[in-house]
Amino acid sequence: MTDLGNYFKAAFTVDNIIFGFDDDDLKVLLIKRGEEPEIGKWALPGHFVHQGEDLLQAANRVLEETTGIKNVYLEQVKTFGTVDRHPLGRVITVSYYSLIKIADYNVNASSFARKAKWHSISKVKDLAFDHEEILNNGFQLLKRRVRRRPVGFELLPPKFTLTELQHLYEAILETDLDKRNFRKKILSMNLLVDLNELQEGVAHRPARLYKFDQEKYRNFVAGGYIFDLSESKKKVVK
Amino acid sequence: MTDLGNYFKAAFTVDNIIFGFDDDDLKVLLIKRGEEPEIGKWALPGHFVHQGEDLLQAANRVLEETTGIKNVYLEQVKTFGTVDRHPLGRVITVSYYSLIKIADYNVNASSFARKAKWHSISKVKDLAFDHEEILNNGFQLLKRRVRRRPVGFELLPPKFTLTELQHLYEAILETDLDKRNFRKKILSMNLLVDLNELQEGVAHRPARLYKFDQEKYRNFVAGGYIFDLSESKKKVVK
DNA sequence: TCAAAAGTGTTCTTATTACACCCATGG
DNA sequence: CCATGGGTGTAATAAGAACACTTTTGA
Repeated sequence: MTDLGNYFKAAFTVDNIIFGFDDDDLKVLLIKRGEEPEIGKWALPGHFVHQGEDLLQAANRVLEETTGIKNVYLEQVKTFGTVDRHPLGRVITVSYYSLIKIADYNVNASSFARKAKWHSISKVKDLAFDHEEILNNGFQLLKRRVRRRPVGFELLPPKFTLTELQHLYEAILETDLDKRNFRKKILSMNLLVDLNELQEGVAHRPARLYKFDQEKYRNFVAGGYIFDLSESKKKVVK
Repeated sequence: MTDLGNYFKAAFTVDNIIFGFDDDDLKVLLIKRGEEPEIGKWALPGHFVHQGEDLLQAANRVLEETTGIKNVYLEQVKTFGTVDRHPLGRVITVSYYSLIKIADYNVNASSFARKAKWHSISKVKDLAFDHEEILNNGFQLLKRRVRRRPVGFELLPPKFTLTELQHLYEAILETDLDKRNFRKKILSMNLLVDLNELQEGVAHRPARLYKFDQEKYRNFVAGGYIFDLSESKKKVVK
């Protein structure tokens, strides 16, 4: 610890995995790189962390620069620091994932944002650096979180139908769910409020609209309950 | 991204949360700091990451220097990078937790190791820097992991009794478990092998010894099963 | 009147909980 | 012969899985 100067030579970045949900499809926001290295490839939005800036602050800054959005769900995923992961030197990156409502996304937030595009999670390939590994880690964490914490609602508009919610879960968990069982389970937790409003302008019977109630969730947790939308322990292989 | 020199000024450390289990008690290995800053305080064993060294390599190195042990369970927890967390400059630390068998621990592994001591997790307080927060994060992760992955066995000797295993779970989850239900559940997964050996030298009926079978676990996972020793979703408040 | 998605209950199976007594050993 | 922890089963309850038809709307 005596020769500290030797150690203060690494750079660190944050990379954001920004998830959105649209058209029954889980999406991730990627930026087309406009400069070397890896020019032309799609990459996670990220940036170096400034000297007087906390990691979470940096992640929020990158999020806002890319989407125009602040104050949304943002959680650290994992740190990647393989010696040769970046061609310009020792760069360690801390990854975060965030959940946004695609409708809130502002494509004109910055010149950075204008190079951004939503990609279906299932079709992403050939990202810059080790971003594919970083994305996979974030996606796996999202899968775990969505089962045990009510974070899925962050991806939906404030008013949503139960079918939209189910499709969100199906997209994230990459599985099919039974409509009646799903509704029974989510409604039995008593965290949704029936708004007594109906969808409009759909060419079929309109669905009821619900919202998630944060206050109810706080009481739910305080009462010792645990949010759970897990599948069974034995996944039947078909 | 043009003036990279500005960014290559931070230092990286790893800090290890080394868990052990003894006397029905979950322990963590701490080092008494022999130099400023925070001299005399207990801290997690950690060190700067060397230039050509991966993060996981660094964590393994610290583990070996502290305990004399290599090739054990080691997993990244979280990265802490608040601007003022270290008095000597911008130091970002990546925390890892490892699970070791206390019997394998070699107090004479290094001069570093000789300053180390096992502390009961419930009695730890007043650690150096932000190490208390780091420890808490690691402990929470261990609680989650131990329910869903068969990692608890890393803390027990190769041959153990079911009561030892139960006490391990009780120490980590900080709860009491029902003996019959615990046995039924763990044995029903068919991951333990009854060694047909008995404890010796105990002043009561000797218990049967079991070992965990990695090969069985691989088949279990391949068959689509999920390890689970969760509690119920409603924790009864007494 | 058709197409599309909304909405709704019951039965069966499986998992979880609660609970108490006899057994084997060493001192 | 006593103290200590080892070992065992059952019944009641709760949770999960499978499954099909009627309703409402717009085109």
